[in-house]
Amino acid sequence: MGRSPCCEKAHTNKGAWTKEEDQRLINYIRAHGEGCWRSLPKAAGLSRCGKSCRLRWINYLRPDLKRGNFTEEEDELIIKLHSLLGNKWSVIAGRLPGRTDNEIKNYWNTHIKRKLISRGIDPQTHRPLNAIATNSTTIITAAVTTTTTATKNINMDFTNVDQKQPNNMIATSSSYDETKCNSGTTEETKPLEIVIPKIPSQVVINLELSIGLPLHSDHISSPESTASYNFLTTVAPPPTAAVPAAETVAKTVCLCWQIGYQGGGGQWCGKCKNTNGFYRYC
DNA sequence: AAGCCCAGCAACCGCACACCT
DNA sequence: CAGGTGTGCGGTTGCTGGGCT
Repeated sequence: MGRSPCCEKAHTNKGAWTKEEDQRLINYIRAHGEGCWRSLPKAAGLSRCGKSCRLRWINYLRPDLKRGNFTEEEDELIIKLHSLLGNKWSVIAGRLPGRTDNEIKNYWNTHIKRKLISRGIDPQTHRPLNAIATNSTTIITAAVTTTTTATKNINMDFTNVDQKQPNNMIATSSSYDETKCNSGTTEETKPLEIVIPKIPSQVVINLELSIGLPLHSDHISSPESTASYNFLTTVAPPPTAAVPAAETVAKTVCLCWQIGYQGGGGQWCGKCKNTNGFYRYC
């Protein structure tokens, strides 16, 4: 609504980047760092939109990017995260060091979708394509319901999960820097080490993952809290009549911790605690 | 060899949110 | 508090290269 365009479209290049443009961008960011994308093109002598520069840097030129094929572990992690988070590519990318949201999104659309379909799983809902097909193949279901409190509960049911599939993953790379929660520099890229604890096949893990508006308006009242992801994962048993819902919600655990990529034996990562003392997903 | 088709991926676009004044 | 601006995100587009006819 009357908002000025992000750049002078008439004077900006479009399409594929040339080597020279790449080099200019790299040189500029090396010298001045990231930020102020709007003014960057002019300062760097590029006839590009600031957004275009940012995208080029983030998705292609960043030195900490891990190029190359996705590993099987990454595949499974993406599938698991997608079942939890949906198309939150940036959040998923934050769990995969060296990978970008764009890369993961493309990879999902081109490879994983097909892979899941071949397994008989709907890539969007993570439910079996054929409801009857409850055979030994991997089945990851995520039922998303919206409650009257505008809180989305994602009920993960890993019934019949293949033995090879991680029901719970614990990163054993204890030296993983928590401050690099989201796409930090990974000059020493450590391969993700995932330990899959043995869980008896008959055990059904039913994780209730709540996403959405907080129940305690006095605890979380900022617009930020409501807009961002409040992954309040209840670890308590299903609430009974004697247990107030709020109390259950208070027993929350950071998704980083749950997924196990922050290491440190179930600690909260540095970014998970916000200013009002409430834990939120970082 | 040429043309066509299609998968993969880089890049664009528009919207939403956060921050600042 | 409202409006403007910068940035980030997700969906989509379109180019490119490889395979097939």
